[in-house]
Amino acid sequence: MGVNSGASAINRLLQTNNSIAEKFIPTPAKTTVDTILSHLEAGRLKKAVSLLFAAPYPFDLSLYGRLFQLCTASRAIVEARKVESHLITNYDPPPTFFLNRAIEAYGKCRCLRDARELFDEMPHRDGGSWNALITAYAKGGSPRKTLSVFLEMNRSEFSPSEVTFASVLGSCGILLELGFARVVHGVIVKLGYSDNVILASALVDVYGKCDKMVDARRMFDEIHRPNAVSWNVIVRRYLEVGDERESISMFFQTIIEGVRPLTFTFSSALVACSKRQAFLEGIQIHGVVVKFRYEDDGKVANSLIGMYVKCNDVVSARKIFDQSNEKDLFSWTSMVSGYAMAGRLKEAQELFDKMPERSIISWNAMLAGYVRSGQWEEALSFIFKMRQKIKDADSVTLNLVLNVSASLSKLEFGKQAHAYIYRHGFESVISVNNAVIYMYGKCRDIKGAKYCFYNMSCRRDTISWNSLMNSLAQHQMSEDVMAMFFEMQKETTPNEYTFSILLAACANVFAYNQGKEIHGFMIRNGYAIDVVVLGALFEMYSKCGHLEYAIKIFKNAKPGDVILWNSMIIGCCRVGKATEALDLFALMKETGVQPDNVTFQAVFNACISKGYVDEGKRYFDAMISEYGIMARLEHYECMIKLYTRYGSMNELDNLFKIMPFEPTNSILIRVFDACKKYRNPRLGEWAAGKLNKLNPPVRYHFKITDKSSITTLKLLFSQSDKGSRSL
DNA sequence: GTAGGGTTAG
Repeated sequence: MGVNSGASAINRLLQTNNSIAEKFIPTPAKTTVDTILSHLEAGRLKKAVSLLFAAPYPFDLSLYGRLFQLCTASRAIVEARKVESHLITNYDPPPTFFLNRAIEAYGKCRCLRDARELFDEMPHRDGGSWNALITAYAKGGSPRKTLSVFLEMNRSEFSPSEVTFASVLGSCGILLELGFARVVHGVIVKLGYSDNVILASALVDVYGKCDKMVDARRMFDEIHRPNAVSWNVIVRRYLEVGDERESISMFFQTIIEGVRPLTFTFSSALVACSKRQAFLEGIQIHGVVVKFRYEDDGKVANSLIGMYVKCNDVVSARKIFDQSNEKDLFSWTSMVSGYAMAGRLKEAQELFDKMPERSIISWNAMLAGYVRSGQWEEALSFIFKMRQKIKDADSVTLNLVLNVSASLSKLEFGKQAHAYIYRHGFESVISVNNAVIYMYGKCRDIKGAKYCFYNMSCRRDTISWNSLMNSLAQHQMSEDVMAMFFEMQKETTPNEYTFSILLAACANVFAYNQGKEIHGFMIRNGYAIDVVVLGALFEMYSKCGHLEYAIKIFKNAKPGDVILWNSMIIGCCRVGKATEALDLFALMKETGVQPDNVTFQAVFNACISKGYVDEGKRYFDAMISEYGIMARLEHYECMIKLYTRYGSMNELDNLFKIMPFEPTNSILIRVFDACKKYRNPRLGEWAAGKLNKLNPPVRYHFKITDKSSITTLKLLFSQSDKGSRSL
């Protein structure tokens, strides 16, 4: 709009000059042409056409061309018809080339009947007329018709040209007509059009859309000098088939080849980075954005925000968000989602409240944040607020709502959601149905879960089976789970999660043989023993009393997941296998998995149960200096437990010198106790003093007696303020 | 002279 008003100002200026010049040579026809032209330049199509329509004489043909062009661009059907009618009444025979432009304009206006009618009534047709009709169908949203007219053309006296093939390939892409495209490809090669970059790019596009990336790439590699559109196509197609790596790589190749990428290409490449969480590549693309001065493009900025958000760099995302002059619903929603997914719910909610407008996606993003962080009560009240403000929910909302109902075990609320789903036809969405099954299962309504499972109006998938089996497993119905597993295989393929459910069911009823069978089944059928499965296998073997075997499997797998290592080490400690726990810790180090604070807590506990005081101290020192993990209060508690239990009073004393926390009640009691047992009056008195400060009415009195080997607390109550006295 | 690709959010 701004550009137009600028242009019209210039036009007004030009017009004034013209009228001065025309004062001397007044020719009415020329004045009309100029007025029409000035209207055209100012984008006033209607005025231009009505002037034309009022004049009962022919104009220069180029004027009709320009008029049709503008009709096409602004999809003005009424004007297009008027221009056509003026053309045919004032030219006999009307020139074919300009009638072809009329056909094109009708196509762009999606008035395909006008296009076809004109085509049929034309006194003379040329190849361009066929092309115009084919283009009209392609642009007018009738790809099927495009192909049939193409076949019709092949039967006529005219041969298809490069222009024809371009539209035809576009329609093949929409219809995913791979066979048709291959035939067209053959004809293109035969006619010697292979070097045409537009046709080659269109072929890359069709093959890509038909999921034939090998063909697409081969086609692309044959292009001598791919242009920005060619690169855009290949980057986009790799992204859409899920090969984000190649998509990103081709983006960088574009730069290397010295081609300036389109804004679209930046967006595609950045989405590819988001999907793979390719942070470093994302930053580099950001650099390219700056280099090519695309920073101010709103869409590119939004893609950058999305990339940073998905790569967990909310700060960088926020910087771009704040700098953007074209903030829209997308920018706001991405940013809210970024905070929400990072668990920064306060900031998310603050931004959400400030949003100038919100879509269902914005609401879902906020709700998803509460769900992801497990803030169920907050999620529930957000849902109530949401219900007041907006009427509609979509499948994502319903999934989240069901998730909240399940986690809070709110069966009635879940049932309301189910009723909504039923009334609004969401039963045809598999993921929603699966969430309903999950909800009933979690709310301990097995009947409801089963009812939904067996009544699924859409096809059941693996997740549907898993949902029901999981709820059965959680209710100790292990036999039913097993039975379902056999049923399931007739209908769909189990996945890794299925097996973890089965293994949990086996663990519950100590079904060792069945568990072993499942393990074997997975190995024979090439299933990945992922983190979840490994955890389930370990649980099953250890619960069934075969910890050695569980450890063996774990040692072979050597997963890269610290949480799983932790649960293994903790598991060993729990059943008294402290040596194995420390053994696993060594292996973990060897495998290159970084231990975390939980790992060390488990390690210290192993040392406590074995009485490894020196090792414990070494681990503690290593944790701080070698692994750079800050010692938490929990770690100090472990060490204090270790030193007090085994009487390392000097070490205990040293530990208190470096401990940055105030000792807690339980720590002090433990110390107090140990000092009695190991006869350390200085530390004992210190502990007693601290305890007395912490517990005003209670009095601890440190006194070593002969019976001090019996570790009992001497609790001394003071009746008054006179001081403590021994009971 | 007519033709190809097509952005971003849960």
